[in-house]
Amino acid sequence: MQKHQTTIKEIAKVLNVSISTVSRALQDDPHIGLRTKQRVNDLAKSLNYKPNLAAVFLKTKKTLNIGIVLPYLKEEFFSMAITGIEDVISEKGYNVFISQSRDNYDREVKAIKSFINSRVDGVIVSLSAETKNYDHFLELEEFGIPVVFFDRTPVDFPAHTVKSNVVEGANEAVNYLINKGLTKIAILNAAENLGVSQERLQGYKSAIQTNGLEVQEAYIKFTNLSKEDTEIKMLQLLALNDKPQAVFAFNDYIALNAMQVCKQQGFIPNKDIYFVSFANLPICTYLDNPPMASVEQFAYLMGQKSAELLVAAMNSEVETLSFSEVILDTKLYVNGHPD
Amino acid sequence: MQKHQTTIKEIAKVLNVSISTVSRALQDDPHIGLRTKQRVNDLAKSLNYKPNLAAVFLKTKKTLNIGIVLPYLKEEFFSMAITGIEDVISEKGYNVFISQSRDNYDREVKAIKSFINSRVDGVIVSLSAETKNYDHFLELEEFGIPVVFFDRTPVDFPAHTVKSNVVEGANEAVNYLINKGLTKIAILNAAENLGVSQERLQGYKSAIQTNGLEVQEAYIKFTNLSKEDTEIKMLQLLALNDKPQAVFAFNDYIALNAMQVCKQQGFIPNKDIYFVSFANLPICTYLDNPPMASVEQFAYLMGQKSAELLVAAMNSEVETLSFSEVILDTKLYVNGHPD
DNA sequence: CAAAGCATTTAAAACGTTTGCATAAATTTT
DNA sequence: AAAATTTATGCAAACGTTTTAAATGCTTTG
Repeated sequence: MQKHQTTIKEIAKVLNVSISTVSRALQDDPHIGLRTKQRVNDLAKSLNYKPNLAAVFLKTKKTLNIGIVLPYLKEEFFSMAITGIEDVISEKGYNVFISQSRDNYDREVKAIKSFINSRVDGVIVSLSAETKNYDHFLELEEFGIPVVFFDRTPVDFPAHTVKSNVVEGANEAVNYLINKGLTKIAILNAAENLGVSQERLQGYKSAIQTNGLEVQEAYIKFTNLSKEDTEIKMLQLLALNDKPQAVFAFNDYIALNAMQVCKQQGFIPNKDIYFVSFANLPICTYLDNPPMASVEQFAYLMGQKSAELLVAAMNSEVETLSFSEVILDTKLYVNGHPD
Repeated sequence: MQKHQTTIKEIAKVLNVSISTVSRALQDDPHIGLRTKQRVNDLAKSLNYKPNLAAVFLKTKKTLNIGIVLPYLKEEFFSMAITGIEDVISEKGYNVFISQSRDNYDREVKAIKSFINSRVDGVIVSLSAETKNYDHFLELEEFGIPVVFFDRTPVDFPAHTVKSNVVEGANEAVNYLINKGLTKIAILNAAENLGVSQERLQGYKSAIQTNGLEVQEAYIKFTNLSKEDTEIKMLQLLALNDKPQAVFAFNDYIALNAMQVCKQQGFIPNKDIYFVSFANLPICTYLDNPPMASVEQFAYLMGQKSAELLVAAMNSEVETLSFSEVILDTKLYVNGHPD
């Protein structure tokens, strides 16, 4: 199967110069004569020479590869973030390994281990919903591989992070409902191990309390983000004697699942029960009846920022003891438009 | 930044054995004594030894990496296919580079070149909408890197391919409309350079003619798949004196865009104008008014099959002169359920 | 015209593995 | 007890690069 692949050794032999001369000529080293450079480059091109990156790595210790682990590619938020990452990272010459955790801790760990084996130069992560233990990231650290977390960032674990101002966004979203005169507002949140869940809850509570309302424990629900669990929790909300008038959902997908349950139960979403959520996905523009408001998180930008942070970390010679935290502003979109 | 990384050399020194013994012990070579194996493995574990895959590659010529290029991660069809690929390929120990062409020829070429530089063991591709020239794939061949195309496969270019039976699927979809009593049926297709476009057209025409109807050139439109172009073409259809009663769209996204245009023009989709399409995306289950029928393509399965084909090609010692073609059956789903 | 300076080029080691071949030690066979 | 066999280990080359230090051949200079 393996076809012949040109090496600098061969080029050297044909041109009757040394290997080092060829290597330097290809790197445009100023010590090499113009004429030699010309001949080397011409021959390299005509023999379709491509440097063997593995060999290069062995010397330079740089693979020019990075790894990304995130929950689901199919979620538009994540695929947009990847595009942002790709745009900045590939411009710097890096390639991208991508792995989906599908919100499963073991899969996340496996992905990280395999990134270590491949000696990626850096890793970008958005945590699985199950992840409570961060040992696999400590291992990355042991290998000197920098990590940047985005959106789903770890709790009580110092690291480079890029996230949006979730507390503020949640606050705005819930305030929007309150300003509409609604008082009975539920939250359909993700599990507490995710920092972004805690922050949503915090924003939710603060909006409620600031407006002189009372936080009702019965209105606070957690889902593991699976469709099934989301349905169960939404049904529980609908079964309450004092049904909520509105639901603040963890993200658009959760909102959509919840709205579906409502419909099945004979309630009309955004009429009988209002929905607001996080993410503001483009796909929602195709919906006749999307969540009435959603907190835009600027996924593409988040990807870009993460990649920039990673590039900086990869290029820093010294061990970084301090970590960067980038917090992006959110924006509430109502019916697909800025509020 | 770079931390210390254990090598077999170090293990050898500590244990006072040769490098080759360590290497063999780690590979569980039967020639190595049990006691030695034990000691080597124990020390390797305690020093957190991870083989340097680049060095391994230099010897073995296998990177255990594959590359995937496809149009858009955000399209559920593709992300599902990736999941299928991932499931079979990662089980064999491979890692996956992913690159989006975003339906841009240049980006596709760049991705392939960078895969060559990384010496991936194989590549899986779904073509960009712009691609008419296949030279970059010839180059892969020159390096002995096998390629498998799925769904968007090249025309007049011998290669391993995995696709669904598009002609048959298109035929079924259009037949469905005709059986509903509709006679004026338009097609909103992708450009002709994609084989899957030609096949949709073929199925469309055959359904029309088989039913004794006439193919109207005015009802045949091509879009470059961008939202803008799709809108233009749909408007053209709506502007016809003899407006179509139904539209057969290239895929669900095109259908959604077209339906949006209809709404803007005051037509109610699936009432004033019926829509059918290809892909049957899960996301459509959230729509109040999705395309009334869609041809399920079994993206996950397609990904699996592609990966299996690639694995076989990568493991075959001999240069394959014959190419495999896998054709999967489609299934028409009406309102999200098998017809 | 020898010494110095400069522009170019080369030799060789190194990166971390794998592997064919040789060797040594232990065991079995005659 | 020597020979043959088996079992366990080591040597060294090789994979395709990069890079340090040294060498070569010129030209210039005092």
